[in-house]
Amino acid sequence: MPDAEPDQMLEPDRLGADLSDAVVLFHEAIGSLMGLSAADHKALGILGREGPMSAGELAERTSLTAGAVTGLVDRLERAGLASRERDPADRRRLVVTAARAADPQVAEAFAGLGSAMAAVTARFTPDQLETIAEWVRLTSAAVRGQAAAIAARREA
Amino acid sequence: MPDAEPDQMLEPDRLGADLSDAVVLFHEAIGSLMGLSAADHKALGILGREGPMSAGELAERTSLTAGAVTGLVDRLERAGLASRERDPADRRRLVVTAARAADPQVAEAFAGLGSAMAAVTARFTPDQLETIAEWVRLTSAAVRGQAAAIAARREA
DNA sequence: CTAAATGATTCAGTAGACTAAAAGGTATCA
DNA sequence: TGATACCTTTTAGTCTACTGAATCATTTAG
Repeated sequence: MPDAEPDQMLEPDRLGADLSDAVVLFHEAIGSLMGLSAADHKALGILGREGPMSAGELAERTSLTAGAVTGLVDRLERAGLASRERDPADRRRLVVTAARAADPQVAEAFAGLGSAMAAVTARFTPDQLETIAEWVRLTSAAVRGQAAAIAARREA
Repeated sequence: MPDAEPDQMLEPDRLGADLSDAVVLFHEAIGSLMGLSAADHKALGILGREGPMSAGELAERTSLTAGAVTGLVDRLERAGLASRERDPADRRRLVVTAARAADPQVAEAFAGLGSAMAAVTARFTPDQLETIAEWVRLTSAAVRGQAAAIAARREA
């Protein structure tokens, strides 16, 4: 739905929308390959981005209740995508850690993406790559900022 | 989970992963702003990408049964995100069309992203923008290709 | 004009994930 | 040590979206 008005949008914005669609498609494909619901995939993403955390923290980050998180971690663990360990310092607490994809199909999918990206990278000079990196940094920050703004507005 | 091995990955790949996360976050934020489940959001994305289609085609594209699609379109229509019309040529058929976001909050969110992106674009020369556009085109194609490869393998 | 086929909807039943609340260990503090 | 607080799990019940089958409306074929 990011394709606005007629066809008069700035090229870079249209390109952004196209890339965004592609990213979402890839995530969906990976999710279905892993046999994960979107909610589980999201939780796994949080674990991957922010590192191991307790079940309580995960509950807070996902806006789920404690009971729901138990079931969530059950499913991730059964799929071999996360591990559950007791915190040695405080044995009431649980440390949930995202596991590196065990499924060879998933690993292969990421490897495929990695080499495809390497081929793309090879087509640019170091100077150009620096420019691209700068754009990606700025765009990423902008998108993240907008997502945060939406979330903040939503809470009001 | 795209962060591989230690920290020795090529910078552009890490940046890609970061951007990918940001995009997913934004989509999630928009989805929750619209009050849509992930499945509904996905269906809406298909409608947006591929244009209006009959309920049966939508069922095929989403891998849902006909009955489920009726409920899906009910929800989208109630939320003002899609419209239902009978096909004038064959009045048994239904044409489902994605509507431009009616909710002012959603429109505002997209507008916010648009101006943030415009600010990013303003920081580069036309030459640089051409390089960036080329990278985005190639990356988008690569990611799309990988997603298709996964989907194809999945069907085997 | 009737019979068969097609597209969408309705209905009954089911499954999965969620919440709220009670329960089970574990830690902290007096 | 005993009482209390904390973190996770379990349990019971609910809700939502799904499937498969029956139904209604419309079109096509004979």
